[in-house]
Amino acid sequence: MSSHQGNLKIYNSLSGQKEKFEPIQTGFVGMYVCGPTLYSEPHMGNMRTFINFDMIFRYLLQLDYNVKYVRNITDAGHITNSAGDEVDSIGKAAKSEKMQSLEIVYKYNVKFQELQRIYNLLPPSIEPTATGHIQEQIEHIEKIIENGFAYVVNGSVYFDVKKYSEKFEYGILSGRKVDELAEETRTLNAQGEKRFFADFALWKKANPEDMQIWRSPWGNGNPGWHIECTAMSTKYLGNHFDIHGGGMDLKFPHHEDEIAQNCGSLGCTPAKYWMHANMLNVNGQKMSKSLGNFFLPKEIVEGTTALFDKPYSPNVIRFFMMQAHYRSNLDFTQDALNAAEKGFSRLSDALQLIDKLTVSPTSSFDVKDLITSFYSAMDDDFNAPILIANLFEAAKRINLINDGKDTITKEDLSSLSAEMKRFLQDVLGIEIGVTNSDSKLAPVMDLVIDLRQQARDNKDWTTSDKIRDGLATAGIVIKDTKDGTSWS
RNA sequence: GGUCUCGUGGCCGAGCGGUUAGGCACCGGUCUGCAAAACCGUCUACUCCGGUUCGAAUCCGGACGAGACCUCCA
Repeated sequence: MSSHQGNLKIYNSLSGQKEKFEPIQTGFVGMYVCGPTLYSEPHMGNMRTFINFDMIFRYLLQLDYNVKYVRNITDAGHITNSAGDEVDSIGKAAKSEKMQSLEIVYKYNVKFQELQRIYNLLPPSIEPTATGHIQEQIEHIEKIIENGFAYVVNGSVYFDVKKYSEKFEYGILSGRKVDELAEETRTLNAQGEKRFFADFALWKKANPEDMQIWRSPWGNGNPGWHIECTAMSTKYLGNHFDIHGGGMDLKFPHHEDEIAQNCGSLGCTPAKYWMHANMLNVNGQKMSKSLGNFFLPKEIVEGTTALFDKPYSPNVIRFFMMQAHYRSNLDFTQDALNAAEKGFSRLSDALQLIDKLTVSPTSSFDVKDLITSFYSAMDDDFNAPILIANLFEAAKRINLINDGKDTITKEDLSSLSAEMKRFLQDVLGIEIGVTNSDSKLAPVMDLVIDLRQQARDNKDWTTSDKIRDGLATAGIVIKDTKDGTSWS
């Protein structure tokens, strides 16, 4: 379906506008997304970002682009905030769990990979690690120093924001102005070794108690927080690539500093389009441990979080997330989740009905138009909520055809079926499928349903109701339809 | 304090100058031995106050409210 290429519009955080998507190299898309820091198990908010970019990746693939999707893994513990303070989250976790840094990273990486399977994320083309690219990071830092945008102090290297601002514009992504930054900051940052408070660390001299230490031209130390992304994105995608994504909270300072590093080292901004996925709220507030509304992606699937009184399948969670635009906030509440669960089953019921429909010589509605609406929804900055609304429109048509109130031709039916499945499964990443696949239970249920049907034929309502109620107590729901009885 | 988002019907959530978004719930109907389920239909909202316009949820100004970032964060 490469004919659909060329209509895509993407909201570019850099310009604050929707722009026509024109890849740097025709037919090829390079995309870099900031991945997790593996000092703990990724939480639901992390997952939303990754699920959103998975959807974006999937749609680009459906558009027949040759996509190289790079998502890093931050496994170097020693990072610093923009004030230059050390914030060694992996090291901290290692100490508290009495493990080595690499053990911590490995432990949580296994969990992260498992979550990707559970939530049906397509594996990225490459998942590079920060520790695997120390040499590249050092080389970038050397170049930045060479270009005069960084300075060395006592074994540490800092990015010189003031010097940089003379030639480039610091703050183009986040809309911040260098000379205003000082007053903006709530509390005055300690400057320490830095010449200017907005300077940030590219390399930090090691502490003796650090768990991970690397050699560098400036002595033993650790890379700063932002340089890993510059090293890995440019190594695999080139100096200037198509899309750079991440969570909204990374816009400043992380992405801003990445731009500065890229310009400072290579003379150009890293990405043509910057995309930012929005945060996840739980019961109206940002999810956080201190607010008590924190839960893990696995807990909601297993029903082990106290926040919700029942488990939800990963498909329902994905569907729920896809009903909100990736740039909007999304609030997780019990009611909203229940609503999504019902809506999802309505849609998947229709999908399962579609191949059983009878065809007619003519179609009573414009099927092509309906299919086009799927593409135009996604072309408009990946508007999955609109896509889902259009899929529901299609579901209604399927039901009407089933009721004999609408008609469809054989050709129209097969393309509608293929496109609906393409968008729901391949683009949104939601699996529709048989639920009652318990092989041992199935023949027993067939028997029970058969016995009940006999009772019903004999108008023995006492027996048939006893069976129905008994099954309900066991958690099995009987559904009487005109085509017979089913259960789930 | 600074920068920036956002306030949509009972709930979630699109739209962003003129059309019913959609889902869930409610209500009505079809189906059913009765139910449940399923399906169809109905329900027409945009925080407030000004302004621009033939026309505003949609643009501009203000008020109030919520959130994000400025410190680790997806």
